Amino acid sequence: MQTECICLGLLTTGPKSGYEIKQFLSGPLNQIMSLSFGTIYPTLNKLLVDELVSCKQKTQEKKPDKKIYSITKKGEKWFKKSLMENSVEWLRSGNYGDQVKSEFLMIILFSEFLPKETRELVINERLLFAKQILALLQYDGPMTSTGAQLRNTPQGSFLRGLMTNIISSGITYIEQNRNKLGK
Amino acid sequence: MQTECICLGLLTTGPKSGYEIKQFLSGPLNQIMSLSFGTIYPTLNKLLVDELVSCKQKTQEKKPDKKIYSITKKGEKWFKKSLMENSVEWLRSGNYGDQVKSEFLMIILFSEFLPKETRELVINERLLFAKQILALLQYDGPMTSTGAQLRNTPQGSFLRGLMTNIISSGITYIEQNRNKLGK
DNA sequence: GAATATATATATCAATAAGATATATATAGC
DNA sequence: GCTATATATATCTTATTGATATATATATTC
Repeated sequence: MQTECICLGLLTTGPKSGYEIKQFLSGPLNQIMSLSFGTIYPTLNKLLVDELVSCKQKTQEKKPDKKIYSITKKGEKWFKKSLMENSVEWLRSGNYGDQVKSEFLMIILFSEFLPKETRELVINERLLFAKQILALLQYDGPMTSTGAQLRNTPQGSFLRGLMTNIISSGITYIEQNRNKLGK
Repeated sequence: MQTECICLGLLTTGPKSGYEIKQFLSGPLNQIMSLSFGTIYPTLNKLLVDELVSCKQKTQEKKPDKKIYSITKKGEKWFKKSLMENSVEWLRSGNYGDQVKSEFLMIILFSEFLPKETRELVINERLLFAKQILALLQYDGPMTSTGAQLRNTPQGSFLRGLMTNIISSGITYIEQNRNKLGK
Protein backbone atom coordinates (compact mmCIF):
# COMPACT_ATOMS: atom_id res chain seq x y z
CA MET A 1 0.00 0.00 0.00
CA GLN A 2 1.42 3.38 -0.93
CA THR A 3 2.17 5.87 1.82
CA GLU A 4 -0.28 8.21 0.08
CA CYS A 5 -3.15 5.79 0.68
CA ILE A 6 -2.24 5.24 4.31
CA CYS A 7 -2.21 9.00 5.05
CA LEU A 8 -5.45 9.58 3.12
CA GLY A 9 -7.10 6.64 4.88
CA LEU A 10 -6.16 8.01 8.29
CA LEU A 11 -7.48 11.43 7.26
CA THR A 12 -10.91 9.97 6.44
CA THR A 13 -11.67 9.96 10.19
CA GLY A 14 -10.99 13.70 10.46
CA PRO A 15 -8.36 16.42 9.83
CA LYS A 16 -4.92 15.81 11.29
CA SER A 17 -1.41 17.26 11.37
CA GLY A 18 1.62 15.23 10.31
CA TYR A 19 2.62 15.02 13.94
CA GLU A 20 -0.78 13.56 14.88
CA ILE A 21 -0.54 10.97 12.10
CA LYS A 22 2.82 9.94 13.50
CA GLN A 23 1.37 9.80 17.03
CA PHE A 24 -1.47 7.62 15.83
CA LEU A 25 0.98 5.25 14.15
CA SER A 26 3.03 5.15 17.36
CA GLY A 27 0.14 3.87 19.49
CA PRO A 28 -1.40 0.41 19.29
CA LEU A 29 -1.57 0.74 15.52
CA ASN A 30 2.22 0.45 15.52
CA GLN A 31 1.57 -3.30 15.74
CA ILE A 32 0.16 -3.00 12.22
CA MET A 33 1.87 -0.13 10.42
CA SER A 34 4.66 2.37 11.01
CA LEU A 35 5.86 5.43 9.12
CA SER A 36 8.63 7.89 9.95
CA PHE A 37 8.44 11.69 9.83
CA GLY A 38 10.77 11.58 6.84
CA THR A 39 8.01 9.71 4.99
CA ILE A 40 4.92 11.43 6.41
CA TYR A 41 5.83 15.08 5.76
CA PRO A 42 6.95 14.69 2.11
CA THR A 43 3.86 12.55 1.46
CA LEU A 44 1.51 15.21 2.85
CA ASN A 45 3.24 17.83 0.69
CA LYS A 46 2.81 15.63 -2.36
CA LEU A 47 -0.87 15.07 -1.56
CA LEU A 48 -1.30 18.85 -1.18
CA VAL A 49 0.25 19.52 -4.62
CA ASP A 50 -2.09 16.91 -6.12
CA GLU A 51 -5.05 18.56 -4.31
CA LEU A 52 -5.98 15.31 -2.57
CA VAL A 53 -5.71 17.14 0.77
CA SER A 54 -6.10 20.77 1.85
CA CYS A 55 -4.14 22.50 4.57
CA LYS A 56 -4.99 25.07 7.25
CA GLN A 57 -2.21 26.67 9.26
CA LYS A 58 -3.13 26.82 12.93
CA THR A 59 -1.13 29.15 15.15
CA GLN A 60 -0.82 27.72 18.63
CA GLU A 61 0.05 29.57 21.78
CA LYS A 62 3.24 28.37 23.37
CA LYS A 63 3.73 25.71 20.72
CA PRO A 64 4.98 25.62 17.12
CA ASP A 65 2.39 26.17 14.42
CA LYS A 66 0.32 23.21 13.33
CA LYS A 67 -0.53 22.38 9.74
CA ILE A 68 -3.88 20.65 9.76
CA TYR A 69 -4.53 18.52 6.69
CA SER A 70 -8.03 17.58 5.53
CA ILE A 71 -8.92 15.11 2.82
CA THR A 72 -10.64 16.78 -0.17
CA LYS A 73 -13.50 15.33 -2.21
CA LYS A 74 -10.99 14.62 -4.97
CA GLY A 75 -8.86 12.86 -2.34
CA GLU A 76 -11.74 10.73 -1.08
CA LYS A 77 -12.61 9.66 -4.61
CA TRP A 78 -9.00 8.82 -5.38
CA PHE A 79 -8.57 6.90 -2.11
CA LYS A 80 -11.70 4.77 -2.51
CA LYS A 81 -10.88 4.02 -6.14
CA SER A 82 -7.31 3.06 -5.31
CA LEU A 83 -8.43 0.86 -2.40
CA MET A 84 -11.00 -0.98 -4.52
CA GLU A 85 -8.72 -1.51 -7.49
CA ASN A 86 -5.56 -2.47 -5.64
CA SER A 87 -6.40 -4.17 -2.35
CA VAL A 88 -6.20 -7.71 -3.74
CA GLU A 89 -2.90 -6.89 -5.44
CA TRP A 90 -1.50 -5.30 -2.24
CA LEU A 91 -2.53 -8.34 -0.26
CA ARG A 92 -0.65 -10.67 -2.58
CA SER A 93 2.55 -8.60 -2.49
CA GLY A 94 5.56 -9.72 -0.50
CA ASN A 95 4.69 -12.02 2.37
CA TYR A 96 0.97 -11.81 1.56
CA GLY A 97 0.74 -8.25 2.68
CA ASP A 98 2.96 -8.56 5.71
CA GLN A 99 6.45 -7.29 6.21
CA VAL A 100 7.75 -8.10 9.65
CA LYS A 101 11.14 -7.31 11.15
CA SER A 102 11.36 -8.55 14.70
CA GLU A 103 14.67 -7.89 16.41
CA PHE A 104 13.32 -9.69 19.46
CA LEU A 105 12.63 -12.97 17.67
CA MET A 106 15.95 -12.82 15.80
CA ILE A 107 17.74 -12.41 19.14
CA ILE A 108 15.83 -15.47 20.40
CA LEU A 109 16.83 -17.41 17.26
CA PHE A 110 20.48 -16.55 17.96
CA SER A 111 20.17 -16.81 21.77
CA GLU A 112 22.44 -19.87 22.02
CA PHE A 113 25.30 -17.37 21.72
CA LEU A 114 23.95 -15.20 24.54
CA PRO A 115 24.64 -15.51 28.28
CA LYS A 116 21.60 -16.72 30.20
CA GLU A 117 21.26 -13.39 32.04
CA THR A 118 21.06 -11.36 28.83
CA ARG A 119 18.54 -13.78 27.34
CA GLU A 120 16.37 -13.60 30.46
CA LEU A 121 16.60 -9.78 30.50
CA VAL A 122 15.55 -9.59 26.85
CA ILE A 123 12.57 -11.91 27.42
CA ASN A 124 11.48 -10.09 30.59
CA GLU A 125 11.62 -6.67 28.94
CA ARG A 126 9.73 -7.94 25.93
CA LEU A 127 6.97 -9.49 28.08
CA LEU A 128 6.65 -6.22 29.99
CA PHE A 129 6.32 -4.31 26.75
CA ALA A 130 3.71 -6.75 25.39
CA LYS A 131 1.65 -6.30 28.56
CA GLN A 132 1.83 -2.52 28.18
CA ILE A 133 0.47 -2.81 24.65
CA LEU A 134 -2.34 -5.02 25.96
CA ALA A 135 -3.22 -2.42 28.61
CA LEU A 136 -3.24 0.27 25.92
CA LEU A 137 -5.54 -1.84 23.72
CA GLN A 138 -7.94 -2.51 26.58
CA TYR A 139 -7.93 1.09 27.82
CA ASP A 140 -11.42 2.51 27.67
CA GLY A 141 -10.95 5.79 29.54
CA PRO A 142 -11.01 9.34 28.13
CA MET A 143 -9.94 9.52 24.50
CA THR A 144 -6.42 10.44 23.59
CA SER A 145 -5.49 11.36 20.04
CA THR A 146 -3.34 8.23 20.00
CA GLY A 147 -6.06 5.66 20.49
CA ALA A 148 -9.07 7.46 19.12
CA GLN A 149 -9.46 5.98 15.66
CA LEU A 150 -9.40 2.40 16.86
CA ARG A 151 -12.69 2.94 18.67
CA ASN A 152 -16.32 3.33 17.74
CA THR A 153 -16.02 1.58 14.40
CA PRO A 154 -16.56 -2.14 13.71
CA GLN A 155 -13.17 -2.18 11.93
CA GLY A 156 -11.42 -0.64 14.93
CA SER A 157 -12.97 -3.09 17.41
CA PHE A 158 -12.15 -6.01 15.13
CA LEU A 159 -8.50 -4.98 14.95
CA ARG A 160 -8.27 -4.25 18.67
CA GLY A 161 -9.74 -7.69 19.38
CA LEU A 162 -7.41 -9.40 16.94
CA MET A 163 -4.34 -7.67 18.35
CA THR A 164 -5.39 -8.43 21.92
CA ASN A 165 -5.91 -12.06 21.01
CA ILE A 166 -2.58 -12.48 19.22
CA ILE A 167 -0.52 -10.63 21.83
CA SER A 168 -2.16 -12.51 24.72
CA SER A 169 -1.53 -15.91 23.23
CA GLY A 170 2.06 -14.87 22.45
CA ILE A 171 2.63 -13.85 26.08
CA THR A 172 1.18 -17.12 27.36
CA TYR A 173 3.33 -19.16 25.00
CA ILE A 174 6.53 -17.35 25.94
CA GLU A 175 5.81 -17.63 29.67
CA GLN A 176 5.08 -21.35 29.41
CA ASN A 177 7.96 -22.26 27.09
CA ARG A 178 10.85 -19.89 27.90
CA ASN A 179 12.44 -22.55 30.10
CA LYS A 180 12.99 -24.68 26.99
CA LEU A 181 15.44 -22.10 25.65
CA GLY A 182 17.89 -22.38 28.47
CA LYS A 183 20.59 -24.43 30.09
CA MET B 1 19.92 -5.47 14.22
CA GLN B 2 22.30 -4.77 11.37
CA THR B 3 21.99 -6.79 8.20
CA GLU B 4 25.59 -7.91 8.80
CA CYS B 5 24.58 -9.63 12.04
CA ILE B 6 21.57 -11.34 10.49
CA CYS B 7 23.65 -12.79 7.65
CA LEU B 8 26.43 -13.87 10.01
CA GLY B 9 23.91 -15.42 12.40
CA LEU B 10 22.33 -17.44 9.62
CA LEU B 11 25.80 -18.58 8.50
CA THR B 12 26.56 -19.98 11.99
CA THR B 13 24.45 -23.03 11.09
CA GLY B 14 26.57 -23.75 8.00
CA PRO B 15 27.87 -22.25 4.73
CA LYS B 16 25.29 -20.71 2.43
CA SER B 17 24.96 -18.73 -0.79
CA GLY B 18 23.18 -15.40 -0.95
CA TYR B 19 20.35 -17.11 -2.77
CA GLU B 20 19.99 -19.69 0.01
CA ILE B 21 19.90 -16.93 2.65
CA LYS B 22 17.09 -15.30 0.70
CA GLN B 23 15.28 -18.66 0.42
CA PHE B 24 15.57 -19.22 4.14
CA LEU B 25 14.15 -15.75 4.83
CA SER B 26 11.30 -16.49 2.40
CA GLY B 27 10.12 -19.58 4.30
CA PRO B 28 8.42 -19.58 7.70
CA LEU B 29 11.12 -17.23 8.99
CA ASN B 30 9.56 -14.55 6.79
CA GLN B 31 7.08 -14.14 9.66
CA ILE B 32 10.04 -12.79 11.67
CA MET B 33 12.53 -11.17 9.29
CA SER B 34 12.86 -10.33 5.62
CA LEU B 35 15.73 -9.04 3.48
CA SER B 36 15.87 -8.33 -0.24
CA PHE B 37 18.59 -9.41 -2.69
CA GLY B 38 19.57 -5.75 -3.00
CA THR B 39 20.48 -5.90 0.70
CA ILE B 40 21.88 -9.44 0.97
CA TYR B 41 24.46 -9.38 -1.85
CA PRO B 42 26.12 -6.05 -0.94
CA THR B 43 26.18 -7.16 2.72
CA LEU B 44 27.95 -10.43 1.87
CA ASN B 45 30.50 -8.48 -0.19
CA LYS B 46 31.09 -6.13 2.71
CA LEU B 47 31.51 -9.05 5.13
CA LEU B 48 34.01 -10.61 2.67
CA VAL B 49 36.10 -7.42 2.52
CA ASP B 50 36.12 -7.31 6.33
CA GLU B 51 37.14 -11.01 6.41
CA LEU B 52 34.16 -11.94 8.56
CA VAL B 53 33.18 -14.51 5.92
CA SER B 54 35.12 -16.49 3.32
CA CYS B 55 33.85 -17.45 -0.13
CA LYS B 56 34.21 -20.52 -2.32
CA GLN B 57 33.04 -20.39 -5.92
CA LYS B 58 31.14 -23.53 -6.82
CA THR B 59 30.64 -24.26 -10.51
CA GLN B 60 27.32 -25.98 -11.07
CA GLU B 61 26.29 -27.94 -14.07
CA LYS B 62 23.34 -26.47 -15.88
CA LYS B 63 23.01 -23.66 -13.34
CA PRO B 64 24.81 -20.37 -12.69
CA ASP B 65 27.81 -20.53 -10.40
CA LYS B 66 27.20 -20.49 -6.69
CA LYS B 67 29.20 -18.42 -4.23
CA ILE B 68 29.20 -20.29 -0.96
CA TYR B 69 29.94 -18.08 2.04
CA SER B 70 31.29 -19.44 5.33
CA ILE B 71 31.65 -17.55 8.57
CA THR B 72 35.31 -17.16 9.63
CA LYS B 73 36.65 -17.35 13.18
CA LYS B 74 37.00 -13.57 13.09
CA GLY B 75 33.37 -13.43 11.96
CA GLU B 76 32.17 -15.69 14.77
CA LYS B 77 33.99 -13.59 17.35
CA TRP B 78 32.60 -10.36 15.91
CA PHE B 79 29.06 -11.77 15.74
CA LYS B 80 28.99 -13.07 19.31
CA LYS B 81 30.49 -9.85 20.66
CA SER B 82 28.02 -7.72 18.75
CA LEU B 83 25.08 -9.86 19.88
CA MET B 84 26.10 -9.70 23.53
CA GLU B 85 26.80 -5.98 23.55
CA ASN B 86 23.83 -4.81 21.52
CA SER B 87 20.88 -7.17 22.00
CA VAL B 88 19.28 -5.13 24.79
CA GLU B 89 19.72 -1.93 22.77
CA TRP B 90 18.28 -3.56 19.63
CA LEU B 91 15.31 -4.79 21.60
CA ARG B 92 14.53 -1.30 22.85
CA SER B 93 14.75 0.27 19.39
CA GLY B 94 11.62 1.30 17.50
CA ASN B 95 8.53 -0.59 18.58
CA TYR B 96 10.51 -2.66 21.08
CA GLY B 97 12.32 -4.57 18.41
CA ASP B 98 9.38 -4.99 16.07
CA GLN B 99 8.69 -3.26 12.83
CA VAL B 100 5.49 -4.48 11.25
CA LYS B 101 3.86 -3.38 8.01
CA SER B 102 0.69 -5.32 7.38
CA GLU B 103 -1.12 -4.39 4.20
CA PHE B 104 -3.81 -6.90 5.12
CA LEU B 105 -4.69 -5.28 8.44
CA MET B 106 -4.60 -1.79 6.93
CA ILE B 107 -7.06 -2.95 4.26
CA ILE B 108 -9.27 -4.28 7.08
CA LEU B 109 -8.98 -0.94 8.92
CA PHE B 110 -10.15 0.84 5.76
CA SER B 111 -12.62 -1.89 4.72
CA GLU B 112 -15.69 0.30 5.26
CA PHE B 113 -14.82 1.79 1.85
CA LEU B 114 -14.64 -1.63 0.20
CA PRO B 115 -17.46 -3.62 -1.41
CA LYS B 116 -18.43 -6.66 0.62
CA GLU B 117 -17.18 -9.03 -2.09
CA THR B 118 -13.69 -7.55 -2.15
CA ARG B 119 -13.50 -7.61 1.64
CA GLU B 120 -14.56 -11.26 1.72
CA LEU B 121 -12.07 -12.15 -1.01
CA VAL B 122 -9.24 -10.43 0.88
CA ILE B 123 -10.11 -12.24 4.13
CA ASN B 124 -10.49 -15.62 2.42
CA GLU B 125 -7.16 -15.32 0.63
CA ARG B 126 -5.44 -14.24 3.81
CA LEU B 127 -6.87 -17.16 5.82
CA LEU B 128 -5.74 -19.56 3.09
CA PHE B 129 -2.24 -18.10 3.22
CA ALA B 130 -2.11 -18.31 7.02
CA LYS B 131 -3.10 -21.98 6.86
CA GLN B 132 -0.34 -22.63 4.32
CA ILE B 133 2.20 -21.08 6.71
CA LEU B 134 0.85 -23.29 9.50
CA ALA B 135 1.27 -26.40 7.31
CA LEU B 136 4.83 -25.32 6.51
CA LEU B 137 5.59 -24.85 10.21
CA GLN B 138 4.18 -28.23 11.12
CA TYR B 139 5.84 -30.03 8.21
CA ASP B 140 8.18 -32.70 9.53
CA GLY B 141 9.05 -34.54 6.32
CA PRO B 142 12.37 -34.55 4.46
CA MET B 143 14.42 -31.41 4.99
CA THR B 144 14.37 -28.64 2.46
CA SER B 145 16.93 -25.86 2.55
CA THR B 146 14.08 -23.49 3.35
CA GLY B 147 12.97 -25.01 6.63
CA ALA B 148 16.16 -26.64 7.83
CA GLN B 149 17.46 -24.14 10.36
CA LEU B 150 14.24 -23.95 12.31
CA ARG B 151 14.64 -27.57 13.35
CA ASN B 152 16.79 -29.54 15.72
CA THR B 153 17.63 -26.60 17.98
CA PRO B 154 15.69 -25.51 21.10
CA GLN B 155 15.60 -21.98 19.65
CA GLY B 156 14.10 -23.21 16.38
CA SER B 157 11.42 -25.30 18.10
CA PHE B 158 10.57 -22.42 20.40
CA LEU B 159 10.08 -20.06 17.47
CA ARG B 160 8.14 -22.63 15.44
CA GLY B 161 5.87 -23.19 18.44
CA LEU B 162 5.40 -19.47 19.02
CA MET B 163 4.59 -18.79 15.39
CA THR B 164 2.18 -21.73 15.23
CA ASN B 165 0.46 -20.49 18.36
CA ILE B 166 0.12 -16.88 17.20
CA ILE B 167 -1.01 -17.74 13.67
CA SER B 168 -3.55 -20.32 14.91
CA SER B 169 -5.16 -17.95 17.36
CA GLY B 170 -5.23 -15.25 14.67
CA ILE B 171 -7.03 -17.59 12.26
CA THR B 172 -9.57 -18.58 14.92
CA TYR B 173 -10.25 -14.95 15.82
CA ILE B 174 -10.74 -13.90 12.20
CA GLU B 175 -13.05 -16.84 11.47
CA GLN B 176 -15.17 -16.14 14.54
CA ASN B 177 -15.36 -12.37 14.19
CA ARG B 178 -15.27 -11.59 10.46
CA ASN B 179 -19.06 -11.28 10.42
CA LYS B 180 -18.75 -8.21 12.67
CA LEU B 181 -17.01 -6.32 9.85
CA GLY B 182 -19.89 -6.49 7.47
CA LYS B 183 -23.26 -5.13 6.59
C1' DG C 1 18.17 27.80 40.76
C1' DA C 2 20.29 25.61 36.94
C1' DA C 3 20.56 21.85 34.02
C1' DT C 4 18.50 18.21 31.68
C1' DA C 5 14.88 15.60 29.68
C1' DT C 6 10.57 15.34 27.46
C1' DA C 7 6.71 16.95 24.62
C1' DT C 8 4.97 19.62 20.73
C1' DA C 9 5.75 20.64 15.89
C1' DT C 10 7.98 20.77 11.10
C1' DA C 11 11.66 19.91 7.89
C1' DT C 12 15.68 18.01 5.69
C1' DC C 13 19.44 14.85 4.60
C1' DA C 14 22.59 10.96 4.63
C1' DA C 15 22.48 6.14 5.03
C1' DT C 16 19.96 2.12 4.41
C1' DA C 17 16.76 -1.03 2.23
C1' DA C 18 13.26 -2.42 -1.05
C1' DG C 19 11.79 -3.44 -5.48
C1' DA C 20 12.61 -3.70 -10.22
C1' DT C 21 15.36 -5.05 -13.80
C1' DA C 22 19.27 -7.34 -16.31
C1' DT C 23 21.73 -11.55 -17.36
C1' DA C 24 22.07 -16.55 -18.11
C1' DT C 25 20.41 -21.32 -18.17
C1' DA C 26 17.30 -25.27 -17.33
C1' DT C 27 13.04 -27.41 -16.64
C1' DA C 28 8.11 -28.02 -16.60
C1' DG C 29 3.64 -27.31 -18.37
C1' DC C 30 0.47 -26.02 -21.98
C1' DG D 1 7.09 -23.51 -29.57
C1' DC D 2 5.82 -20.49 -25.95
C1' DT D 3 5.38 -19.20 -21.29
C1' DA D 4 6.23 -19.65 -16.52
C1' DT D 5 9.09 -20.91 -12.90
C1' DA D 6 13.41 -22.07 -10.57
C1' DT D 7 18.36 -21.32 -9.86
C1' DA D 8 21.86 -17.78 -9.25
C1' DT D 9 24.19 -13.11 -9.00
C1' DA D 10 24.39 -8.19 -9.62
C1' DT D 11 23.09 -3.49 -10.11
C1' DC D 12 20.34 0.65 -10.02
C1' DT D 13 16.50 3.68 -9.02
C1' DT D 14 13.34 4.79 -5.73
C1' DA D 15 11.49 4.73 -1.08
C1' DT D 16 12.17 4.76 3.76
C1' DT D 17 14.51 5.10 7.99
C1' DG D 18 16.93 7.32 11.44
C1' DA D 19 19.44 11.22 12.71
C1' DT D 20 19.76 15.91 13.03
C1' DA D 21 18.31 20.89 13.01
C1' DT D 22 15.19 24.41 14.67
C1' DA D 23 12.10 26.49 18.13
C1' DT D 24 9.52 26.74 22.47
C1' DA D 25 7.33 25.14 26.84
C1' DT D 26 7.01 22.18 30.60
C1' DA D 27 8.45 18.76 33.82
C1' DT D 28 12.02 16.54 36.28
C1' DT D 29 16.41 15.97 38.40
C1' DC D 30 20.67 17.63 40.66
